Amino acid sequence: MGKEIVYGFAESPFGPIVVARTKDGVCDLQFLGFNRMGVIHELAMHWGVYTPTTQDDDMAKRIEHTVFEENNRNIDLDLKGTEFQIKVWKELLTIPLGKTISYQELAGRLSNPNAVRAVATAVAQNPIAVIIPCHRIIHKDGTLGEYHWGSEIKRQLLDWEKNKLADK
DNA sequence: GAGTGCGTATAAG
DNA sequence: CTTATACGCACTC
Repeated sequence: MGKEIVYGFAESPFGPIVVARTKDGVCDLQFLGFNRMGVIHELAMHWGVYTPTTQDDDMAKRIEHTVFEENNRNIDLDLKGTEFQIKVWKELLTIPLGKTISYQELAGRLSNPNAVRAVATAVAQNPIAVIIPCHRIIHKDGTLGEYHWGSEIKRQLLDWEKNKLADK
């Protein structure tokens, strides 16, 4: 029996999202494509088929507001993955707003400069968009590279963060 | 053990 | 610009 999961839908400045959390923190934040229920299904699979899930859109809206309106990313998280994945995701949390680094640089910070593709794969599996800023990892030559939820959203997120910096 | 992937470098069309 | 080859390593099947 897995932990109880509460999920909900909300509207972000970049389109609809799903947010999920356990008692320990946010465990999922994804931009939604066509398949809302597919995302929920994968969520349940990842956390255990016997995981009870309940829907709470108000919870999702509160978190959406904290992240996208208040620009506060200091939120408790509940990560589930391999040691390597969690190591990568936590390293992403140390990249400040408005900064980008290359996949290679990230691999180097994890003392694994040759594991570029492995790192990129782990980045690609980030379950918590925006809060864990996987969008700040770009190609070494400056091009943006791929993004799980579409390279267009990646570009918009980076623009948005750049403007946040310029604001203050 | 074989196949895969949000990369990177180089060579070639 | 695009394809092709090679390198490297965590992960999946």
